[in-house]
Amino acid sequence: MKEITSQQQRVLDCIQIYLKKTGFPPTRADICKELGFKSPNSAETHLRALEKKGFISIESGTSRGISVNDQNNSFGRDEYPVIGLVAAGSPTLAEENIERTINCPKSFFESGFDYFLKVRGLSMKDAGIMEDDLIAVKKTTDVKNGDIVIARLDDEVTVKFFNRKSSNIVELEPANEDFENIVINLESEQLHIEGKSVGLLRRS
Amino acid sequence: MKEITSQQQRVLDCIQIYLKKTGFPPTRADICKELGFKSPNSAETHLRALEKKGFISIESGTSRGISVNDQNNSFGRDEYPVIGLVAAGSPTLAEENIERTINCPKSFFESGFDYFLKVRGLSMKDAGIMEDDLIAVKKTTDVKNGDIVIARLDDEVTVKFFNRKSSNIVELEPANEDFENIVINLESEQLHIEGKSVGLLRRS
DNA sequence: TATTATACTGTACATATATTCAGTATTTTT
DNA sequence: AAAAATACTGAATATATGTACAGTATAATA
Repeated sequence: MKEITSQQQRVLDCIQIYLKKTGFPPTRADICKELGFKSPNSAETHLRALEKKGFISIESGTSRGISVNDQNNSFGRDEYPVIGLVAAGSPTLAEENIERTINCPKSFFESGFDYFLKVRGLSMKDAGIMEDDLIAVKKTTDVKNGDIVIARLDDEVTVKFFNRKSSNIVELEPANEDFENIVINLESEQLHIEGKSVGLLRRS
Repeated sequence: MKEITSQQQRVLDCIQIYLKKTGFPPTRADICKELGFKSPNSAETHLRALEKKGFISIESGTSRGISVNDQNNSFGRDEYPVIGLVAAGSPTLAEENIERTINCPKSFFESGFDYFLKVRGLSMKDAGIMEDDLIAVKKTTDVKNGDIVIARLDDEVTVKFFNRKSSNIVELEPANEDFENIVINLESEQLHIEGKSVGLLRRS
């Protein structure tokens, strides 16, 4: 994705605002009116540039045939990615890790959230977290004792209760007596907090 | 809001599917093509009827100037009531039982659903259902063995696994070894199935 | 230095599109 | 029984709209 210019950004914003307000995309003339251009060709060339850079798609010969490409749509942005909890590697938002997306109101989970994490295994079953449940994850390192965190040790990612024992000792506690606590000495081991759980979604 | 006819529903569906697919509303001709009409006026009259009944808005003189009114947008959201699971009494949708409402996409839980039931107690904890969880309930009496059902015996409402042992015997099974199965002989006792669980929502 | 991209104005035109009018027929409401 | 709503076909048309062409000018890139 190439870089967008400030004028092209204005046009992209204009399209999204128009869409939100009316429910359908603007014409070239509409864009001119909104942004003060005096020729429809001004809008046209910006649209072609935005299309070339991948921000929008244009259906040729079609009135109002503009659609904003999802990954650049900051307004109707309530598609949240579902990321599989893989044994190894950080749960990144890279496209290859996204199983699918879920349309969900932004304010659905109290503190806001960034993605859904699909749970593997039963290490948190006594906390009511079952296999294939979707945990709403907020990306943050600001966690308190008792929070359910998404933690990474080297390349292994797990979901556990967070418990800081002292300034250097952190325990990651499962909610299943078949599993054991993970004790981490921060002086000798690296612990990455990817985020914390702010909710859960199960669809049966 | 007046009642919608089946043909008008088809047109409304067509608009929403077209919108989802392309990002912009269809023309009269597009609707004709999709639904097999041979005159653009067929689409026009349906659109006018849908507008008159409040399902859509039409911007006059504007190409593709159709917008689906939010409250009728099945791809949009709706307010769903949250009902407290009280020990006694049927979980009715009467106003006094509604704790609050949650704004949630209609299609959020696969089979569709009618309300959220707030869970009391831990009788289903091994099924990952904890106190204060919200179960998405679909009102139906069509339940299968293994379904999590909202059942009523006299005035007592519980959430349990459904298990029909024979034509007259139904067992309601908790998911917690501290609780015992409830065996019901349909000849001597009345069992009301209020609905079944189609999902779960937890907000922490 | 030549080329390409950006950023416009202004005119023109083919066609995409909404919309009206004229019919026909069935069903529902008053 | 009359009126209104539903559910279409088919043709006609004014206009809304995309898009090409002719310019001008500046900044970025090769």
